[in-house]
Amino acid sequence: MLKKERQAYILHQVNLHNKVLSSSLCTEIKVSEDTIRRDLQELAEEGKVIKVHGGALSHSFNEVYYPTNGVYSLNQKKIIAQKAIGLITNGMFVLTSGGTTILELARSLPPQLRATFISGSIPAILEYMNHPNIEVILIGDKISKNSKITVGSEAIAKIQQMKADICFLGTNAIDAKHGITDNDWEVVQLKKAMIGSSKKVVCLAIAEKINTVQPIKVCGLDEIDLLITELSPDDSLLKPYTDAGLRVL
Amino acid sequence: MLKKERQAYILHQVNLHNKVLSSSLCTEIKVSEDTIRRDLQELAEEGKVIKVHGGALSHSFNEVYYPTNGVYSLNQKKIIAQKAIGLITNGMFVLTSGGTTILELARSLPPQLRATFISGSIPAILEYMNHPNIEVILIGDKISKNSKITVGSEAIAKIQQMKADICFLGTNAIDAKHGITDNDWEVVQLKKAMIGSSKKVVCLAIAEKINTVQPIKVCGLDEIDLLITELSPDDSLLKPYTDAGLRVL
DNA sequence: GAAATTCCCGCACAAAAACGCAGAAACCAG
DNA sequence: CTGGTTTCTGCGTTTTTGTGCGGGAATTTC
Repeated sequence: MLKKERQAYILHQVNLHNKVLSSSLCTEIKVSEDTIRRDLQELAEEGKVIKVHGGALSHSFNEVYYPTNGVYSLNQKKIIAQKAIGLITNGMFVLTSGGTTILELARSLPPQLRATFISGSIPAILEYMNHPNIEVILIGDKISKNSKITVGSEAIAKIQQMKADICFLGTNAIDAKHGITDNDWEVVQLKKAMIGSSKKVVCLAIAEKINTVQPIKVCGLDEIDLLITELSPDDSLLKPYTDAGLRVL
Repeated sequence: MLKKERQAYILHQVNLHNKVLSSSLCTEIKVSEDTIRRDLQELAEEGKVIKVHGGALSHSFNEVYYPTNGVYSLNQKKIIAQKAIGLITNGMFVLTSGGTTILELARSLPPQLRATFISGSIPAILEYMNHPNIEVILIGDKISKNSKITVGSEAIAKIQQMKADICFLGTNAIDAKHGITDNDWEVVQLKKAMIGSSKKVVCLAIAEKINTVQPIKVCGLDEIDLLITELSPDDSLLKPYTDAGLRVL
């Protein structure tokens, strides 16, 4: 096998699988590992692959995992925030959980909106406070330093006393079979209370969290009214959810 | 699995769920915990994640800040804060109001102090949250945007349920004849409740505020146990207050 | 405070890479 | 065809890198 031919084959494999191992290549092509290594080195110098210890990776690999903008998935979250804002009208009582998607929602609220926002999330509250026209109700209790949100029975009791028009939940994992799941027990308790105290429950989830599962269950899909992602509502990824009777934006 | 590949996976998980546990990662990827820890360390050095005990956090969520600039009379307040800290011992329940002097107190708390701090002031809460060993209880209710503190009957009721060991009040105006006075009706209600719920009441006031009066009365000097200023306790300015039976630090 | 985790450090070992070298093949004039 | 040159490949040795393990320190948690 010619050198050029071999390199073309390697490149093909890299582009196909996003990664190659020098060890497996040398058995496939039946050449020594040194040769493979030299080939990979040349391809790396030409910028066609990324050489790493043990093999090589394709460039698309990096693009998938390392987004170009600094904050991960920010654009997706902005899209979600805009869709969510469309659901809020003047005079509403809005209950929100914590999380970065909610934070993005808080930052994107139009200045002329007049509504009352209720939350126990400190970062979210800070954003709401900067808004000129919204009333902010803070849910008090012990603060979980980890999630920067108030947790505990007092907070839950307080939420249960309320009846909000709409509730926005930042979602860590959603799955057609297991519903909404999360990984922090206290936060889950809080989210459950929020669901129970709202006329309408809206889940905000970026596409990557769809069809993922976490250890603790928050609720089934039947308790949710609306799912918002950055995808188009007729995206095939969302089909299981529309089939389950969920409205999707 | 290649090292780069593994790190990309970890990064993906961090950005997806805002946090990862090294313990769960090492079972997922089936490598030793040391390897995970080394990966997290590298990613942390590159600024891609924030390494914490037990795992790592996403960078996007940790950007809660409060500007340190523009705080009035900072040095005096540092002196006051140091004096006040001398009154706090391990295990105490401490009730605090808002204001920049309280904020300085919050920032100056020694790291090994273990106590429970209760407040409705958002800036103060943010500082308490950064402290490693203190429990933070947040008083919830409607937020007053200009004083950045929760106000209202719920907050007052919650304070009245408590019995704190000590209460620190940021003081806007103190006068031998009129006692403590302030200019925000709702904040005054809150301070009154705090005074009623504490075994010991401490006023923190910079010298400029001594012998000044504001429209609304909080309490008389007889309800206060201690006055802390940046001045020496035997300063002539403070004589009227020692004469009135107040301990001065 | 005590028990349980987690972290940190050094070490050992294996896998992979780098390096130098030599033989084989290809290429190229004369 | 032939001797010289270049290119390519494989082999052994030395370095480097990556990983796991053990023990003691540090941190968390109850």
